Amino acid sequence: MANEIKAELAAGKLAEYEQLSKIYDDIVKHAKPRLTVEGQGKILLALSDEDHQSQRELATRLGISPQSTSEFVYKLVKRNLVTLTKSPKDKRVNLVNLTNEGRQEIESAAQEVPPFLKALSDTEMDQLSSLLNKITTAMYEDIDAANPTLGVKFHKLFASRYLKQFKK
Amino acid sequence: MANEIKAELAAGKLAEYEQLSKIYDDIVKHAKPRLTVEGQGKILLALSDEDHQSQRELATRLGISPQSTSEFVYKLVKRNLVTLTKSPKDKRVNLVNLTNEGRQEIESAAQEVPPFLKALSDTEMDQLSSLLNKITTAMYEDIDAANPTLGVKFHKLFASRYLKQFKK
DNA sequence: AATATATAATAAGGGCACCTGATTATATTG
DNA sequence: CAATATAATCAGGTGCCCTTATTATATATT
Repeated sequence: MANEIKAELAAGKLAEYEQLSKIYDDIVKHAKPRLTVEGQGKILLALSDEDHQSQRELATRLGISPQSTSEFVYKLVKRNLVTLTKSPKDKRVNLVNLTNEGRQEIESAAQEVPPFLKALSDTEMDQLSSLLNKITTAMYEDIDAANPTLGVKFHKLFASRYLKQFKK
Repeated sequence: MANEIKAELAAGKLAEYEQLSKIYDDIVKHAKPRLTVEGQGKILLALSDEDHQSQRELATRLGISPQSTSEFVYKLVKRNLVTLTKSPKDKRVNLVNLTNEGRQEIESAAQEVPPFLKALSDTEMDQLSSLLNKITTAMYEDIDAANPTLGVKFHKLFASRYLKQFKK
């Protein structure tokens, strides 16, 4: 079937892109490294969307265990990017707050346009956005079906990032 | 500038896709997990392209340290996916060889079309392949400029994967 | 109020992908 | 043959994650 081959080709290209992008940042140095959407970076991202969340909230929202969340928060505290304050309402909970440095960190690492995207024309840029949008929408649906508490949160988290760019 | 905004949007969507795909496999279970293109998976992939390479060759080709290579190979040996044989020409070198299980592992984990791609029509599939092709080509150029010994090898490595699919 | 149970966070320990700095064989070369 | 280069390994470390206790603090039940 011709369409099966098309799909396999697209899947292969997508896999290739993913793999390449893993090594791209290592090898092709940027002035400012991209904000990593893992671990500590995830926490920062979530806080930039909504500050003063409890670790429990962060964990649930980001789909990582509370233990890992605690670890990342601890590391961020050491880097002076967040502070912890005990909630007065519930002495069990630690609220995680962005410091000015933390906010700056997010700002300075704001999504830059990677150099390799310059290879596309305006029209192609539009096409790519639209295709990726269909793909991510489908992914959110699958993720949501598998774990209803997660998908929407992520969407919101990412959406807030583009919005910030448009405001400027 | 309008085109700058288009580029930022595309960059954001790409980042979103990357992040989502990281958690997709965890949450949306597949019968067969995708062959991971990291660590042990990288080694297998390189061997499927060309068997009986020395660890040194693998390390250079994959852009990872010889020490890490040794570690991954060791783990693959424990999983019976590769064997080590001393080169008769140079007793220092260990040749890494795929076992039948190893070959099967690669085969069975061959790139399946992820469910979320089904959201695209044939035409869109073509568009996506073509766009990604432009992007990866640009990435290879950047990578090659930064580290001339690496890019082409990677390209060959990935290219061999699609080709296999077309043969069927 | 007193006990039982639920919940937030931490501690402890483990796995995987990498890395750097020795160290040990084995080659090659002057 | 001594000096140097090279393949691989050992030891130890970082970052991202996880699971299984354990410790406080809350809330519910009797």
